[in-house]
Amino acid sequence: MIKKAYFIDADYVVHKEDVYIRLYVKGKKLCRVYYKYEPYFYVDAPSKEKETIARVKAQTKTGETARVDRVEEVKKIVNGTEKKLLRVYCKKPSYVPELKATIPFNCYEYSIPFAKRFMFDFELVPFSLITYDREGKFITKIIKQKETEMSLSVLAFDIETYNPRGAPREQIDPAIMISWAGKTKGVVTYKESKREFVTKKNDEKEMLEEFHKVLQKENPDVIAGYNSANFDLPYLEKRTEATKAECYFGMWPGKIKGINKGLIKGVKTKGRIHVDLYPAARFFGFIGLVKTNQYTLEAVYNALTGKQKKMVQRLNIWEIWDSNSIDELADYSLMDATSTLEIANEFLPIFRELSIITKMPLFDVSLSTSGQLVEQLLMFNSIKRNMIIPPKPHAGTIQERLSNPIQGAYVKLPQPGIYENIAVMDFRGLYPSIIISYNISPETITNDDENVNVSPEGTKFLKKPMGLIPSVLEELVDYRTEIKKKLKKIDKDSEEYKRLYARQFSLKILANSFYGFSAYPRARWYSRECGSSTTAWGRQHILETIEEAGKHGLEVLYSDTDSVFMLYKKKDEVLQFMETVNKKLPEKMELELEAFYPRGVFVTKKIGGKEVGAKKKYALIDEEGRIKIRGFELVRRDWSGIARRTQRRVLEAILKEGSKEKAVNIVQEIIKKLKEGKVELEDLAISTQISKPPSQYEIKSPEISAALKAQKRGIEIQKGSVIRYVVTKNGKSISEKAELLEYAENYDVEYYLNNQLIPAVMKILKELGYQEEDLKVGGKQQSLDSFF
DNA sequence: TAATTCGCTAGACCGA
DNA sequence: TCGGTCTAGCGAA
Repeated sequence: MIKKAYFIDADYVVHKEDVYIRLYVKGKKLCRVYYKYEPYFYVDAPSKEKETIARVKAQTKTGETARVDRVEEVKKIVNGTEKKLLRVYCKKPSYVPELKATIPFNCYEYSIPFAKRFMFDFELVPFSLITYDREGKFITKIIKQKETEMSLSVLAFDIETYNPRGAPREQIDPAIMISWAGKTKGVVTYKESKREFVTKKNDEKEMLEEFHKVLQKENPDVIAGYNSANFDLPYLEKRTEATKAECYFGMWPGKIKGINKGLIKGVKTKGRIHVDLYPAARFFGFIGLVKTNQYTLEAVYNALTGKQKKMVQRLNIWEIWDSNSIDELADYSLMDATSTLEIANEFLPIFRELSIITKMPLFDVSLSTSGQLVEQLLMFNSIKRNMIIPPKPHAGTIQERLSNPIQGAYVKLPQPGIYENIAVMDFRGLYPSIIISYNISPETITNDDENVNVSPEGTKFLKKPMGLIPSVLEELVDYRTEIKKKLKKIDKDSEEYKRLYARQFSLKILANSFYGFSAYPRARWYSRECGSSTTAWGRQHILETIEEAGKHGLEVLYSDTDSVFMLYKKKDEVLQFMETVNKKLPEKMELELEAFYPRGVFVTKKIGGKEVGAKKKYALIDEEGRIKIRGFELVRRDWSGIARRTQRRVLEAILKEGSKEKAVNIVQEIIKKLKEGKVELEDLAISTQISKPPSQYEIKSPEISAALKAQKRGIEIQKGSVIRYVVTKNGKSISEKAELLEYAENYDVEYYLNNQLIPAVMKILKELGYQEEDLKVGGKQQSLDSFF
């Protein structure tokens, strides 16, 4: 029977002596179909060994005998050269590593997860429509597939728990409320509420069963929560067991399954894609899509939508519950679910596109890092081109690579000051365009002298044929260019625009990760030569550009990696200069004008008592009055809000209005407020993320000290937590004075003046002629002391 | 078992 | 009390 359905995901099952790939496909509804498939790997041995290898046996840890099933001779491309290899088949995926360990020859592709191997071999694309021949539950043939427009339905949810002891205990403390937002939205609980969106049940068990009913009725493709892999889903599962409720979260009955991918925890439900938006937010924070100092639901929602979300004190939830007037709690809970849905609506389209481009199921994508996405994309394309996938490096190799890092980009030392008329230009996609232009790939490295690109460091790369990495990268870059052209013609509010926008964004994420991946010590495609040649060519191009500017009589103020800042008198001379540069560049490379800036500030830093220009720190204002700020304290989350905001206002006063007086007035006003104790503690909080558990630090920094004090109060603080602390009056050193925001009762005026506000604003005021001495009593210039 | 290197800054720590 | 060194975090690209 010929069937058509969307392909969603695949895993495998072992049934008696056979292995079946289990495909999750969606026609009218989601179903599972099975395809018999055999595991295999490659052995680099001469043909005459075929018979010997066919007889290889190995004992598995469970006492089974792993046997080679059959051996085929195949031709594969190994490191750029075609080679005869033996393809060795066996019955079960678990036999592969055992057999590999027993065979006394070099082996390849023995650590590719079996379901992935299947998807690679059939070039299956998630969310594409596949046609297959089916007998009962079994697929006999996969006929064809095409990429289509399967859209995803989403249900976001959130739970509230009874927590008289702070953190709720899943064995004892019940869940008290579940809210959801999808096609419908609502709250289910078991106390009386006047809110019309609340469904009241009799107890926790009935509440769980009601939520289950909602899930079955809406039947979303995706369920999304915030921190739901760590908290909500495991908690609900435990409560389901405790109350013996009839409740599950997937399409079919069954327990949730914890998945550890790297250090990220995921939870799988049977036949529904569960996406935890918390690690997703971290990923998008890393990419630069989400800019926030914290990764709480509120902060991420705020950063993403610009809307403010009200919070309820988590500590008080149980009190509200006991008070019996739960209306407000229901409001908050519903708001959590709806804002989770909004976040999902931002993230999922990008995950969906990443999934289609990398051919990795959405669930896996949602738990992947950019390195894993690139690796997956290269693995897929490697197989498609009949190339052997390089093995993962061993621990020793990784160590060696780690201890031998490559040289990076060039950064020019700026001359500090306030400037007028700055032109900024940059190389569009510098590293990707270099990799493509010079055909930088591990297998194109050669000793030949003809038809090669020689890097500034002397590594030679064949000009032809195109290597795996440059060719995959070029596909991404060209595809993105094509989409961006299309986007210009489409209505910005249309569904198609949103989808294509997400696609070009995904392509950008991937393209930008290639260089990093080739210099990543754990990468299968790591190559020191490729990584360092890429940056070497980058340095060469930028230095040549700076030199060329000099020839054109343009003074270069600053340059970082792929950008050049220069002073100009006429815009024409800048455009002419760019034309000269672009004529000499390889086809894929281009120097683009970023913008003309009427005014800009570069500041100083101190080094060994001397003052020099600071790199990676500047502010510019463009012709529309938009300000671009890089590196200043005000963009850093580990500075207090008051210092950051004041620094911004000072910069704006100077850039927008060119007014010293206004800048000084702003500082005066804030100093007064600080001294009068009128600044909100929230505004004084400093956020720092800790990478280890607090007890494991050698040095007691303020954030660690605050965290340790909070732990004594019974607060749980894990590694990865963002500590928000305030420097109070109580103690001697800064560390001693530090307290978590929620426990701080006062603030240390001196600290906030001398260690936050003044250093931040002086960075800029210095450029206006104010000196460090002016801060001290008796300074001879207009004394800033008068208002300090 | 989380893509890269370059660069700035703080506060603790340590010895004079 | 000072100045140098080190640890740690975060941002630019």
